[in-house]
Formats: sequence, structure tokens, C-alpha cells
Amino acid sequence: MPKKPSRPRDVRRAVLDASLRLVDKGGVGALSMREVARRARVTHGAPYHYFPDRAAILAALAEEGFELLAKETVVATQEFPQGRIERFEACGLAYFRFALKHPAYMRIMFRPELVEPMSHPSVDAAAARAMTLLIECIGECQASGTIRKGDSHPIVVTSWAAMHGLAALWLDGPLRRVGLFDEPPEQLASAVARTLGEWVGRT
Amino acid sequence: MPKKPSRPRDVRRAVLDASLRLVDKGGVGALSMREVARRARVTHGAPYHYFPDRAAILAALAEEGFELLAKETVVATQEFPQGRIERFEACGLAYFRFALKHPAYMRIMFRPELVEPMSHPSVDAAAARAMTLLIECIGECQASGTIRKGDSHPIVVTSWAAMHGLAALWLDGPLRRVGLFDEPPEQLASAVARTLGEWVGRT
DNA sequence: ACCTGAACACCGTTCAAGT
DNA sequence: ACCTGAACACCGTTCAAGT
Repeated sequence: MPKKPSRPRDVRRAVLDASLRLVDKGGVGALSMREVARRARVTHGAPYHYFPDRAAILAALAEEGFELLAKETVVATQEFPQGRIERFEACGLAYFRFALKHPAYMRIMFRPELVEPMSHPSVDAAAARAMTLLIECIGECQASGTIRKGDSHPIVVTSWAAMHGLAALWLDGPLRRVGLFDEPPEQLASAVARTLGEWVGRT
Repeated sequence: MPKKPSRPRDVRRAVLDASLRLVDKGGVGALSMREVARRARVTHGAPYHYFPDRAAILAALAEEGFELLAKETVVATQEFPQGRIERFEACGLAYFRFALKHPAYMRIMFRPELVEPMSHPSVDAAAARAMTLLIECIGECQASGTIRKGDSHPIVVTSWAAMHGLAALWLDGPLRRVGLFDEPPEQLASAVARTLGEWVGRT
């Protein structure tokens, strides 16, 4: 715990970081304006100079989250050539790994009761950008014949849903409590990613 | 808005119903002890006679939710004979339809920050019971040769994840905002269920 | 421009007291 | 046994006032 953020008091950043730490620890419910202010070493009124309300903090973090997801997906897929099924699998794996590595972001990104009121458009744009990577990946696989040609719509939705669902079930706990699960999450995820790859690839 | 619940004042039930309506309207965050008491026409202390705290209300509703899910899944699948892939697809569809019909339950069931503290074991049991139906369904399909035999683990997890993810993405909004979606949710869901059925069945 | 501190209307939870 | 009403420590948000 450092002293007052030194001179160019980056209060805005301090507020965001404190928020992230709070969500990490106790879920979205644990993010309180006043606690955040305390951790950022300002009075409880100060954050309102940077964010109109609590939801705006969540929205800003959601946007950051989608950008980070896009970045990590790019890094994870770039070692596999376009059109290979391994690239598709890496795309799904990156999604799950993101959720494991940044549960706080993940919890915020998909919580529109907090993000949506007036549907902050920049959040939607960031989300669409992240999703584009999966769509392109599937398109390339179709072009190269790795995936059956035709309407990619159901393939995109189904595989997105599968990796998102896995992440959600993991973060929210039921997967851990129902007894389907002995292996570590990494292994579970790569099993699902490979299963999807098998299913979606033709042969 | 009725007057005070007449004589055998079923306060417990009134509290649960009011809670459900609040969650339906404004998400889990909108469920406040005091507002619930107001709607149940008792003072704010009364609910504590039936529930030790706010989380206990959520836990009770989560349990109800899983039981309802199991019931609706049984109804939805019973018209298809065991071992047919249509039964598997109906199982997935039932999951999504449940989410559409009872978003409030769905939002509560998978929110362990609220349900988990001390992991109410009856909630876990109800969840496991609901999940068993999918597992049995896949087992029957394997027995009848509709699905490739061998470890059912990845199939169970992947298909559960896909339907859960679809429901989550729908409820939480990103599916509606990203432009992948023109059709009504019913159609989207049956497309995903059929895609899964195709993938998972061998032919 | 940026921050403070008081103020307002809420909240969850506890508990003595009533019936 | 079931409920009330006051009490406590919190919360989000607003706003006049300071620098």
C-alpha cells in the first residue's frame, strides 16, 4: 500500500486499478464507490470527477477487458498459419485462458445490467472487434477447405458459445462442484477446444 | 398489488416471489432486503425470520431454479425415445428455453458470489440432479450407437458449455449487440442445438 | 480544473421489546 | 413463534465551498 499517488496524481487510473482489485476479490458487488475512493486515497466525491457514476467505471473496465482479450487472442493465434484448424482451436483456448487470467475483467465484460444502461457504444465496439478474430479465423478455415463451406453463422455461434460457456461455468463454479471435473482447468479447456476442432473440421 | 397476504400469511413465499420479481426487473442488484419486505407487506426485519441473510434468499431461489430446470428438461425430452439424437438436441433446447422463460432464476442459479459462501450443499445437489439428465441422455446415445462410444466426458462438457454459453450470451446481451443475430432467439437456439447434434452424432 | 466535506436518501443486519 | 421499530454502520450521489 503506497502513499498518496505521487504528484501527477493519476486518480483516474488509481480508481480503475482499485476497482479491478475489488472485483477480483469479492465480485462485482464488492466494488463500492467509497471503498474505491479510499484505496485511491481520495475522498469519496473525487471519483465523480472522472466517472459520472458507478456504472461508468464498470463500462470503462469492460472496454479495457475486450481490448485485452483481442490483444491476447492475436498473440495466441499468430503462431498458427491462417486456415489451419489449430488456429481455430488456439482462438478458443485464448478465450478461456483470458477468463482464467483475468476473472475480474471477465465478470465485468458480460454484465450488462451494469454496462448497458444507455449501452455505452464504445464497449460494444470493443466487443465486436474481439469477436471479429474468431469470425475471420473460421472464414479462413472455410476458404482453405479445413472447415466445410457454407453458412458460417451456426459454426461461429456454437463455438463462441461453447468457449464462453466453459469460461462462465468455470468462473461461476458449477463445473467445479458437479463432479465432472478432476483435471486442472487448462486440460479441461484444451479438451473442449480439441473436441470442437474435431467436430468442426471435416474429415 | 393485493392487501396484506391474508391470514396464514405465507411470508416466506411472499418474500421469495417478491425477490424473483425484483431480479426479473432489475437484475440481482435490484434485490434489496428492505424492498422485498415492503412488497411482502412486512417490516424490514421480518424476512430475517425465514432467511438468515440476503444470500440465503438467493440460495433458496437457486435451488428452486435447478429443480424447475430438471422438471422442464424431463418434460421436453420425454417425447423422444432414449438413444435418439433428437433427445439430445431437445435436452439442449430445454436448457436454453429455460433461460428465456425464467431469466431471473437463471441469473441467480449461476452466481456463486451470492450462492456459494459456505456453498449451500442443497443447491449443489439440485444442480447435479439437473445435469444428470444430460449425462444420461448422452450415455443412452452411446449405448444405441448414435454417438461414438468412448469417454463421454468431453462430449458432456462441450455440449453443456455450448448451451450454457448461448444462454449466457443471450441474457447478458453481447449476442444481441454484435450483429451476428437477426433471427429470434428460438431459431438461434435450435440452430445451435442441431449443429451440436450433427457434430456429436457420427453418421 | 480538481478536490473536499457535509448532506440526503438509501441499504443490510441486529436486537430489545411487544403479541 | 412471529413480528415491530429503533439503532448502527455502511452505501451512491449531489453540491456548495475551497484551492
